[in-house]
Amino acid sequence: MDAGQIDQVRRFNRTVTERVGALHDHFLGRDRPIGEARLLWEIGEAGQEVRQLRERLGLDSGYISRLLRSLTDAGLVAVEPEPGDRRVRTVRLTEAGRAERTMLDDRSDELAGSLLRPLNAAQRARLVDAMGEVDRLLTAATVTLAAVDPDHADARHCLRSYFTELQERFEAGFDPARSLLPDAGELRPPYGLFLVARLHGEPVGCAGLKLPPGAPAEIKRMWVAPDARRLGLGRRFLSELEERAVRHGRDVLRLDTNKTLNAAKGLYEACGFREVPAFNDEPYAHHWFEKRIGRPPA
Amino acid sequence: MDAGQIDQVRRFNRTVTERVGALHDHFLGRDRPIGEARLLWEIGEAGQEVRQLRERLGLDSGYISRLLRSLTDAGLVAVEPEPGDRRVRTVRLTEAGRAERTMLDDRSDELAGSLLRPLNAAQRARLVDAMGEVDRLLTAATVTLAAVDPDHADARHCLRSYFTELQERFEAGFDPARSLLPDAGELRPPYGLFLVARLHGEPVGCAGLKLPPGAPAEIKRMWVAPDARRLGLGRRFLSELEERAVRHGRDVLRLDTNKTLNAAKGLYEACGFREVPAFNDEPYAHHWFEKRIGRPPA
DNA sequence: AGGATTCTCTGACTATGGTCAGAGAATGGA
DNA sequence: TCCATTCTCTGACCATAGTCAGAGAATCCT
Repeated sequence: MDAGQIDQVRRFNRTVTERVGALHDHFLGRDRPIGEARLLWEIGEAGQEVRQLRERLGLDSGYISRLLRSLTDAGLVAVEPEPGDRRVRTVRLTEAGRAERTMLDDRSDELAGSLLRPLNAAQRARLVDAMGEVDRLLTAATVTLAAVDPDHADARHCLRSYFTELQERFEAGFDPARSLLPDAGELRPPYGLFLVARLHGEPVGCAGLKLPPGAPAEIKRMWVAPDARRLGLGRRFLSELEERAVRHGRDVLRLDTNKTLNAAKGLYEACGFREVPAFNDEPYAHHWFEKRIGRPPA
Repeated sequence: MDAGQIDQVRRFNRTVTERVGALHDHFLGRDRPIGEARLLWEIGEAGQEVRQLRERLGLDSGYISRLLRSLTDAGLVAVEPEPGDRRVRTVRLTEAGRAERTMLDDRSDELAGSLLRPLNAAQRARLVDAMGEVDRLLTAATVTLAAVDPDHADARHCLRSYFTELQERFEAGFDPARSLLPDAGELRPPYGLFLVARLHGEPVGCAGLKLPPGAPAEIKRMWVAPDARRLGLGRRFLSELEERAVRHGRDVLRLDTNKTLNAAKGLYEACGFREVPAFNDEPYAHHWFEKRIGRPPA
C-alpha cells in the first residue's frame, strides 16, 4: 500500500476524530450518559428485543440490563416479556422516550449543521460530495460475501426482494413460473453455489452461480438491495463468481439480462463481458453475455 | 441549509464514528489507557511544557498531573522544571517513551491500512481523494480570522515567514528596505488593520489592509502558511478585507503582486479584481489589480 | 418428567476519566 | 519587601462504562 495514501488516511482520521468524534459524544450525551443515549437511539420507534440490542451494541447483558433499568426509572422506555417466549423481553419507547429520541435526532442535525455552517456554498457542496464518497467506500469495505445454502433465511430474503423488484421494473411484470428459474438444487454444491452479501449482519445482496457438469458456468439471480447500491457490490459479485467458476474448472461465464436493467448491462460490459446471441430461451431476457475466464485474453 | 446535505453529513458522521472512531480508540489504547496514550502522543519528539499540554488537550491540571505521574512511573517520560521559570515543568520522552510512541505511530498506520485493504486500487484512490477533500474542508472550517496589532507575536511570526518566502521565490531575492513597505502604523487603526488566521491557536496566515484617508483601500502582505494552503483561506481573507473596507466607506480595493506569485494572480481574478495600470512604483510588483466594492456591479 | 439450555437480572467488583478545593513553590510587580 | 499571581501537585471525591459469577424463570429436547 502506498505510503502517501496511508498518510492521507491518517490525517483524515485525526481531523475527523477531533472534529466529528468529539463533538458527536458531546452533542449526544449532553444531559444523559452516552451509553443511555446510544441505547435509546438504538431502540428505535418500533421497539426491540433486549437480546437484539445486546447483539447490536455488543454490550454485556448485565450492563444492558442496568441501562434499561435506568431508562425505565426515567420513564423513557417500557420493558415487557415477549408474549411468545416469556424469557425474552422487548423494549418500547414511551411517549416521553419518543420525545427524548426526537431531541437526539435534532442534536444530530445540529451537529451536522455546525460542520457546514462556517463554509460558503461552494465549499459546502464539495464537502457533502466528498463525505458521500467516503461514506460509500467505507461502507463498501465492510460488506462481506459468504456462500450460503439457497434455503438459508438471508438467501430467501434476498430472492424475495429480487422477485418483487423484477415484478415492479419489468414492463409486463414478472411471473416466476414462466421464467427459466434454476431450482435451489442447481445453486448448491456440487451443481452451483449461492452468495449472500451482508452489511452489519443484514443481507444486502445475492448472486447465484450454476455449474452444470461439462458446460459453461452461468450467473443467475444477482441482486443488490437499493440501500447498498453504488458500493461496487455488483462488480465484487462478478469477480468473486468468476474466481469461483475458474476454481471449478470452467473457462466461460455466461449470463442473461432484461433490457430494463440497463445499469446492469453497463456493468457487464465494464467487467469484460461481451454480448452474444441468445444461448437459452428465457422469456424475460433481452441480452445475453459471455466472458472467457481463467487466463488472460490472448 | 439544505436538508439533503444535513442528511448526508449525518450518514457520514455515523459511518465514520463507527468505522474510524471506534477502531481508533481500540488501536490506540490496546495496552494503555487511552488518556495516557493520547498524552504520550501529544508530547511529541521535542518535549512540551505541561501547561501547553493542558491547554492543547483541554484537561484538568490535577488530572494531567496524575497521568504524567503514571507515565513517569512507567519510565516513559521525564518531567523537569523549566530552567527559566521553575514553576513551569517540561516533559520529555525517555528512550522507552520514544519507542512506545513509535509503536503508537505504527498502529496508526495499521488502522489506516485496515480501512484501505478491503478495497481495490481504483476504490482506494477514490477514497483517499475524498478523504483529502473532507480533511481540507473540515480544517478550513476551523480556521478563525482575527484583527490584531501588527506587533503582536503571531503577526510578527507571519510577517517573518512572509518575507522569508518572498526572498526564496523572487528571482532576484527580496530586500524589505527596497520595497514600499507600509510601516506598522499604516496597518493599525485608524489607518488600517491587520488580520491573522489561526488554526488550533497557531498563526497560519495574515493580511493587512491600508485605509489611507480619502483614498482607495489597499491590501498588503497577504500570506498563507504552506501547511494551510488549499483551504480557501486566500479567498476568505479577500472577502473579509473587502467587507471591512466597505464598512470604512471605501468603494475601491487595490493590490499589487509579483509575477512569481501566479497562483495569487488567478485568485484575484476569480474574486472579481481586474488588472489595471501601475498605481504605485513598488519595485517588486509586476501586476496591479483593482476592484470596485460596496455595491453590486452596475 | 427432568435435565439442558436460553435469557434476563442482581450483586460485587474494577478501571477510567474527570472534577474540585486547597497547598506549596516560584515568580512578578508595586 | 511583601502581596498577588502563576503553575503544579495532592487528596478526596464522583460518574460512567464495563466485567464476572451466579441465580431464577421460562423453554426446549428427549
